[in-house]
Amino acid sequence: MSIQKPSLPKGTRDFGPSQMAKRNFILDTIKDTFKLFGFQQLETPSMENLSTLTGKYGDEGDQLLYKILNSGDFLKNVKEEHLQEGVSAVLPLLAEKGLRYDLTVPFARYVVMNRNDITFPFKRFQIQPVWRADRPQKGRYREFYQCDADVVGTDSLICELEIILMIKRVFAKLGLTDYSIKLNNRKILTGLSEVIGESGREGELCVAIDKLDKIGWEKVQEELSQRGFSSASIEKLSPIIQLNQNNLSKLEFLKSFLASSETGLKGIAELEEVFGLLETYGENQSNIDFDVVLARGLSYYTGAIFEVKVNNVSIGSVSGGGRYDNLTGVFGLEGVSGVGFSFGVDRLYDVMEELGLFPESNMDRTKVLISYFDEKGYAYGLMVLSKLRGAGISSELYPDQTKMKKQITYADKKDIPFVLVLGDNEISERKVSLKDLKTGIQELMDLSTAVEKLKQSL
RNA sequence: GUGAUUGUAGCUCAGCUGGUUAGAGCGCUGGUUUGUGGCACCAGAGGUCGCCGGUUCGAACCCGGUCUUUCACCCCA
Repeated sequence: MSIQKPSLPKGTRDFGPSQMAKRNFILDTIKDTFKLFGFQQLETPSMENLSTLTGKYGDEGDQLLYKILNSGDFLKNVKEEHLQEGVSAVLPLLAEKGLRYDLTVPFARYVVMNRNDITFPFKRFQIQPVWRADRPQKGRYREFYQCDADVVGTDSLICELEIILMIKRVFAKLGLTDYSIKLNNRKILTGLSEVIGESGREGELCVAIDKLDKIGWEKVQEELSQRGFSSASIEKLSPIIQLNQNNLSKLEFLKSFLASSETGLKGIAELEEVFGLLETYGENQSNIDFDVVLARGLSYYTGAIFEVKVNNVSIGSVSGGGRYDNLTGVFGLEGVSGVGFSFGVDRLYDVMEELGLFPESNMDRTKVLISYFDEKGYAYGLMVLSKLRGAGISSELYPDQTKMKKQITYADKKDIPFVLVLGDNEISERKVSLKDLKTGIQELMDLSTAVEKLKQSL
């Protein structure tokens, strides 16, 4: 076999020790927060039956699904006539499994399969990778982690409140301050399409209007008229586009704008209630931005819609979610309403890296390295090692008998702040020499004293 | 899926209109220092120039394909 340069599949990454330390910092923060709010963890398999996945994400989504080739003779069911019918006829014969595309659909599947054992309302969180076969670019990977928290089986707007609170907590813990939680309600968008005389077309309206930030009002108008919206309808939208006030005045304005739409008013009422709950809870409206033109594409949202953007960075949204009335309907369980959202860890990582928010020193490093010169030191060192670990101090013994220089260099490279030197003097006096690599100071002391010093120094 | 873009040492990058043996800095290994890292000095290792093919007397350089990187569109975390 010839030697080959190893490489990674497009859009995937390794995470080395220093990256993992940072990722865990984010992951742990999110996990703690979910738990604090009473969510319980769920994990589902990386692969699902393809039939579970297909048809849930639209035509484009289906194309982005990774399909898993059947084991064994995967061609055995394929006949000539299938080949002539094209890919869509052949695919189900070749692959019956696929990699999960998000965490929401597997969750819905789980809820349906376990409906008799689940106590509703069910609050679950799930932190696992998902896979999408699209072209990688900035902040977009083919394998990435999602951190979902969903509540199913209740219409209560407390859930919306809790989502906002969790986002605020996570961001505060991560040290992110300049961000906005964009908030809207699908019912408001429905109302909007009714009021401008294009009722039932809020889907298309959303797709176009969602780009306002990116391409501007002019271009959005163009797109709308290309999609067949009348110029009169488009004209009616313009006061909405120019809305630029605080959340409450925006709500007031829309109350009159949407006066003729029952659905629209319902959306407003829901949002008002969420703001009310926020105040009752004792939290302010900082970082929360009612954004009338926020329109996340996913077709299943029916109520609140969220999206979180960090300002002044080149990464897109780092979190998003919303309420869906009938998540489990496609799997035969009707009437289960839910609301959920997701953090994109990989994007949060990129954002924090761009803003330089990670602490400088390695976050989970060994505290002390034990170095020695000979067999005697090796044995003495093992005893010391056991004492250190017993005291909860993260420590290691240099595995090979080698020069002091090499051992200390190792500690230095690994960012280990302390070295215990064990030579003949130390052994005969039953003591240790503790060297602080930062200051270079080395002192002879009892092991118990060293343990205390190491415990104190964070 | 569409349109661009990138690829030379472990890393960041030089490399002239195509011309002998492809360079630098950092890093790495060893030494100056057989009980001590960072600093300094000395020495050394390390490259199928992404891959395949073509043009040419001759290709890192030109052409085609392919993979990869990055970016935009679509869509999305």
